[in-house]
Amino acid sequence: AGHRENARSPSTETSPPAQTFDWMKVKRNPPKTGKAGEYGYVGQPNTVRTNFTTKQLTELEKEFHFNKYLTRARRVEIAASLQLNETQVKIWFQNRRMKQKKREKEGLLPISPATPTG
Amino acid sequence: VMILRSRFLDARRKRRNFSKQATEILNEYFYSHLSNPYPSEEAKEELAKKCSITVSQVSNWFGNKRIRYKKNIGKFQEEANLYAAKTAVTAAHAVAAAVQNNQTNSP
DNA sequence: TGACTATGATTGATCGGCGG
DNA sequence: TCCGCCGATCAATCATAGTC
Repeated sequence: AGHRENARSPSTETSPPAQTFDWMKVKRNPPKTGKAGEYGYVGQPNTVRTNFTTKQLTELEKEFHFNKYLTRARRVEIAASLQLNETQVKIWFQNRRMKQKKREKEGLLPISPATPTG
Repeated sequence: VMILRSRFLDARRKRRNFSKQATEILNEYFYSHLSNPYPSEEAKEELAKKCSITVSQVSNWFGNKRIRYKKNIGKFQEEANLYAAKTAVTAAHAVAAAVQNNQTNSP
Protein backbone atom coordinates (compact mmCIF):
# COMPACT_ATOMS: atom_id res chain seq x y z
CA ALA A 1 0.00 0.00 0.00
CA GLY A 2 1.74 2.98 0.79
CA HIS A 3 3.69 5.70 1.96
CA ARG A 4 1.09 8.30 1.66
CA GLU A 5 2.82 11.13 3.44
CA ASN A 6 3.59 14.50 2.18
CA ALA A 7 6.53 15.86 4.11
CA ARG A 8 9.27 17.61 2.26
CA SER A 9 12.94 17.58 3.00
CA PRO A 10 14.79 20.81 3.69
CA SER A 11 14.87 22.65 0.47
CA THR A 12 14.22 26.02 -1.04
CA GLU A 13 10.56 26.58 -1.16
CA THR A 14 10.67 29.42 -3.62
CA SER A 15 11.04 27.17 -6.66
CA PRO A 16 7.88 25.29 -7.47
CA PRO A 17 9.45 22.18 -8.98
CA ALA A 18 12.71 20.50 -8.11
CA GLN A 19 11.84 19.55 -4.57
CA THR A 20 12.56 16.23 -3.00
CA PHE A 21 9.40 14.78 -1.56
CA ASP A 22 9.26 11.65 0.53
CA TRP A 23 7.84 9.47 -2.24
CA MET A 24 11.01 10.13 -4.23
CA LYS A 25 13.14 8.66 -1.46
CA VAL A 26 11.17 5.46 -0.99
CA LYS A 27 13.40 2.43 -1.29
CA ARG A 28 12.24 -1.16 -1.21
CA ASN A 29 14.21 -3.71 0.80
CA PRO A 30 15.90 -6.30 -1.39
CA PRO A 31 14.16 -9.65 -1.78
CA LYS A 32 14.66 -12.06 1.05
CA THR A 33 14.64 -14.88 -1.43
CA GLY A 34 17.86 -16.36 -0.15
CA LYS A 35 18.72 -19.32 -2.30
CA ALA A 36 21.02 -21.02 0.13
CA GLY A 37 23.70 -23.34 -1.09
CA GLU A 38 24.36 -26.64 0.64
CA TYR A 39 26.98 -25.22 2.88
CA GLY A 40 25.68 -22.85 5.38
CA TYR A 41 24.01 -20.19 3.31
CA VAL A 42 25.41 -17.64 1.10
CA GLY A 43 26.05 -14.19 2.40
CA GLN A 44 23.44 -11.93 0.86
CA PRO A 45 19.93 -12.74 -0.24
CA ASN A 46 19.27 -12.48 -3.93
CA THR A 47 19.37 -8.85 -4.83
CA VAL A 48 17.43 -9.50 -7.98
CA ARG A 49 14.06 -10.90 -8.83
CA THR A 50 13.94 -14.58 -9.57
CA ASN A 51 13.41 -15.59 -13.15
CA PHE A 52 10.97 -18.45 -13.18
CA THR A 53 11.59 -21.06 -15.82
CA THR A 54 9.00 -21.89 -18.42
CA LYS A 55 8.52 -25.23 -16.74
CA GLN A 56 7.87 -23.67 -13.36
CA LEU A 57 5.41 -21.19 -14.82
CA THR A 58 3.63 -23.90 -16.73
CA GLU A 59 3.21 -26.01 -13.62
CA LEU A 60 2.08 -23.09 -11.52
CA GLU A 61 -0.40 -22.09 -14.16
CA LYS A 62 -1.72 -25.62 -14.34
CA GLU A 63 -2.15 -25.74 -10.59
CA PHE A 64 -3.84 -22.37 -10.60
CA HIS A 65 -6.51 -23.55 -12.97
CA PHE A 66 -7.15 -26.38 -10.58
CA ASN A 67 -7.20 -24.27 -7.42
CA LYS A 68 -7.13 -20.54 -7.12
CA TYR A 69 -6.01 -20.95 -3.54
CA LEU A 70 -3.44 -23.28 -2.10
CA THR A 71 -3.48 -25.25 1.10
CA ARG A 72 -0.32 -25.36 3.15
CA ALA A 73 0.25 -28.96 2.17
CA ARG A 74 -0.19 -28.35 -1.53
CA ARG A 75 2.09 -25.36 -1.35
CA VAL A 76 4.83 -27.46 0.19
CA GLU A 77 4.48 -30.08 -2.52
CA ILE A 78 4.62 -27.60 -5.36
CA ALA A 79 7.50 -25.66 -3.90
CA ALA A 80 9.49 -28.85 -3.55
CA SER A 81 8.69 -30.16 -7.00
CA LEU A 82 9.52 -26.85 -8.64
CA GLN A 83 12.58 -25.96 -6.57
CA LEU A 84 11.01 -22.80 -5.24
CA ASN A 85 10.44 -21.40 -1.75
CA GLU A 86 7.03 -21.75 -0.23
CA THR A 87 6.96 -17.98 -0.15
CA GLN A 88 7.63 -17.74 -3.84
CA VAL A 89 4.79 -20.11 -4.58
CA LYS A 90 2.52 -18.24 -2.21
CA ILE A 91 3.37 -14.91 -3.77
CA TRP A 92 3.01 -16.28 -7.26
CA PHE A 93 -0.55 -17.38 -6.52
CA GLN A 94 -1.29 -14.08 -4.92
CA ASN A 95 -0.08 -12.16 -7.95
CA ARG A 96 -1.83 -14.58 -10.25
CA ARG A 97 -5.17 -13.97 -8.54
CA MET A 98 -4.72 -10.23 -8.88
CA LYS A 99 -3.86 -10.66 -12.51
CA GLN A 100 -6.97 -12.72 -13.03
CA LYS A 101 -9.13 -10.14 -11.37
CA LYS A 102 -7.61 -7.38 -13.42
CA ARG A 103 -8.23 -9.26 -16.63
CA GLU A 104 -11.84 -9.98 -15.78
CA LYS A 105 -12.39 -6.35 -15.04
CA GLU A 106 -10.67 -5.07 -18.15
CA GLY A 107 -12.01 -7.57 -20.58
CA LEU A 108 -15.42 -6.32 -19.77
CA LEU A 109 -15.53 -2.64 -20.59
CA PRO A 110 -12.90 -1.99 -23.28
CA ILE A 111 -15.81 -1.49 -25.59
CA SER A 112 -18.49 1.12 -25.33
CA PRO A 113 -16.82 4.23 -24.00
CA ALA A 114 -20.23 5.73 -23.71
CA THR A 115 -19.69 9.08 -22.12
CA PRO A 116 -22.79 10.25 -20.34
CA THR A 117 -22.16 13.92 -20.80
CA GLY A 118 -21.32 14.79 -17.29
CA VAL B 1 21.09 -19.95 -21.58
CA MET B 2 18.24 -18.09 -23.14
CA ILE B 3 16.04 -20.97 -22.30
CA LEU B 4 13.68 -18.49 -20.77
CA ARG B 5 13.93 -15.58 -23.11
CA SER B 6 10.43 -16.80 -22.88
CA ARG B 7 8.67 -13.74 -21.74
CA PHE B 8 6.68 -15.30 -24.54
CA LEU B 9 6.08 -12.19 -26.42
CA ASP B 10 3.41 -10.93 -24.11
CA ALA B 11 0.79 -8.44 -24.99
CA ARG B 12 3.37 -5.73 -24.67
CA ARG B 13 4.32 -6.51 -28.23
CA LYS B 14 1.83 -4.34 -29.97
CA ARG B 15 2.32 -1.28 -27.85
CA ARG B 16 0.90 2.05 -28.88
CA ASN B 17 1.97 5.37 -27.44
CA PHE B 18 -0.80 7.41 -25.91
CA SER B 19 -2.05 10.43 -27.78
CA LYS B 20 -0.17 13.62 -27.13
CA GLN B 21 -3.28 15.01 -25.57
CA ALA B 22 -3.57 12.12 -23.14
CA THR B 23 0.06 12.47 -22.14
CA GLU B 24 -0.58 16.15 -21.64
CA ILE B 25 -3.41 15.47 -19.22
CA LEU B 26 -1.43 12.87 -17.30
CA ASN B 27 1.59 15.12 -17.00
CA GLU B 28 -0.52 18.01 -15.83
CA TYR B 29 -1.88 15.90 -13.03
CA PHE B 30 1.51 14.47 -12.19
CA TYR B 31 3.28 17.81 -11.90
CA SER B 32 0.44 19.56 -10.18
CA HIS B 33 0.54 16.82 -7.55
CA LEU B 34 4.28 16.34 -7.45
CA SER B 35 4.25 16.31 -3.67
CA ASN B 36 2.12 13.20 -3.76
CA PRO B 37 1.52 11.84 -7.30
CA TYR B 38 -0.72 9.01 -6.19
CA PRO B 39 -4.16 9.50 -7.73
CA SER B 40 -7.03 7.81 -5.94
CA GLU B 41 -8.98 5.11 -7.70
CA GLU B 42 -11.58 7.73 -8.39
CA ALA B 43 -9.07 10.16 -9.84
CA LYS B 44 -7.64 7.39 -11.99
CA GLU B 45 -11.05 6.67 -13.41
CA GLU B 46 -11.53 10.29 -14.26
CA LEU B 47 -8.12 10.54 -15.88
CA ALA B 48 -8.76 7.34 -17.79
CA LYS B 49 -11.96 8.78 -19.15
CA LYS B 50 -10.37 12.06 -20.17
CA CYS B 51 -7.46 10.27 -21.81
CA SER B 52 -9.56 7.55 -23.41
CA ILE B 53 -7.41 4.82 -21.90
CA THR B 54 -8.06 2.22 -19.20
CA VAL B 55 -7.60 2.68 -15.48
CA SER B 56 -4.82 0.11 -15.59
CA GLN B 57 -3.03 2.15 -18.19
CA VAL B 58 -3.33 5.19 -15.98
CA SER B 59 -1.83 3.16 -13.13
CA ASN B 60 0.96 1.93 -15.37
CA TRP B 61 1.66 5.45 -16.50
CA PHE B 62 1.94 6.82 -12.97
CA GLY B 63 3.98 3.87 -11.85
CA ASN B 64 6.45 4.32 -14.66
CA LYS B 65 6.45 8.06 -14.29
CA ARG B 66 7.18 8.04 -10.56
CA ILE B 67 10.00 5.53 -10.87
CA ARG B 68 11.59 7.21 -13.85
CA TYR B 69 11.19 10.65 -12.38
CA LYS B 70 12.94 9.88 -9.13
CA LYS B 71 15.55 7.88 -10.97
CA ASN B 72 16.69 10.99 -12.72
CA ILE B 73 15.00 14.10 -11.46
CA GLY B 74 17.32 16.32 -13.42
CA LYS B 75 16.20 14.86 -16.70
CA PHE B 76 12.64 15.95 -15.97
CA GLN B 77 13.39 19.47 -14.78
CA GLU B 78 12.55 21.07 -18.05
CA GLU B 79 9.30 19.18 -18.27
CA ALA B 80 8.55 19.95 -14.64
CA ASN B 81 9.03 23.66 -15.18
CA LEU B 82 6.91 23.57 -18.28
CA TYR B 83 3.94 22.05 -16.48
CA ALA B 84 4.52 24.08 -13.36
CA ALA B 85 4.18 27.20 -15.44
CA LYS B 86 1.13 25.83 -17.16
CA THR B 87 -0.64 25.05 -13.91
CA ALA B 88 0.49 28.38 -12.53
CA VAL B 89 -1.44 30.11 -15.27
CA THR B 90 -4.47 28.02 -14.47
CA ALA B 91 -4.06 28.86 -10.79
CA ALA B 92 -3.73 32.53 -11.63
CA HIS B 93 -6.98 32.41 -13.52
CA ALA B 94 -8.60 30.70 -10.60
CA VAL B 95 -7.31 33.35 -8.22
CA ALA B 96 -8.47 36.09 -10.52
CA ALA B 97 -11.88 34.53 -10.70
CA ALA B 98 -11.95 34.18 -6.94
CA VAL B 99 -11.01 37.79 -6.42
CA GLN B 100 -13.59 38.86 -8.92
CA ASN B 101 -16.14 36.75 -7.17
CA ASN B 102 -15.09 38.01 -3.77
CA GLN B 103 -15.53 41.62 -4.82
CA THR B 104 -18.90 40.89 -6.29
CA ASN B 105 -20.35 39.24 -3.24
CA SER B 106 -18.35 40.28 -0.24
CA PRO B 107 -19.74 39.06 3.06
C1' DT C 1 19.04 1.94 -42.16
C1' DG C 2 21.16 1.12 -37.71
C1' DA C 3 22.02 3.01 -32.97
C1' DC C 4 20.10 5.04 -29.16
C1' DT C 5 16.32 6.79 -26.46
C1' DA C 6 11.40 7.13 -24.90
C1' DT C 7 7.68 4.60 -23.24
C1' DG C 8 3.82 1.15 -22.23
C1' DA C 9 3.32 -3.38 -20.14
C1' DT C 10 4.62 -7.32 -17.35
C1' DT C 11 5.82 -9.38 -13.05
C1' DG C 12 8.53 -11.20 -8.76
C1' DA C 13 8.57 -9.17 -4.66
C1' DT C 14 7.66 -5.42 -0.80
C1' DC C 15 4.59 -2.40 2.18
C1' DG C 16 0.83 -1.53 5.23
C1' DG C 17 -3.68 -2.79 6.75
C1' DC C 18 -7.21 -6.52 7.90
C1' DG C 19 -9.14 -10.52 9.66
C1' DG C 20 -8.73 -15.14 11.66
C1' DT D 1 1.55 -12.86 17.94
C1' DC D 2 1.84 -15.17 13.54
C1' DC D 3 0.01 -16.02 8.95
C1' DG D 4 -2.29 -15.36 4.47
C1' DC D 5 -4.65 -12.24 1.56
C1' DC D 6 -5.74 -7.86 -0.74
C1' DG D 7 -4.68 -3.65 -3.08
C1' DA D 8 -1.20 -0.65 -4.36
C1' DT D 9 3.30 0.00 -5.54
C1' DC D 10 8.14 -0.78 -6.51
C1' DA D 11 11.86 -1.89 -9.56
C1' DA D 12 13.89 -4.22 -13.15
C1' DT D 13 13.26 -5.76 -17.69
C1' DC D 14 11.04 -6.71 -22.15
C1' DA D 15 9.74 -5.32 -26.74
C1' DT D 16 8.28 -1.90 -29.52
C1' DA D 17 7.82 3.00 -31.18
C1' DG D 18 10.14 7.23 -32.14
C1' DT D 19 14.14 10.16 -33.14
C1' DC D 20 18.50 11.22 -35.49
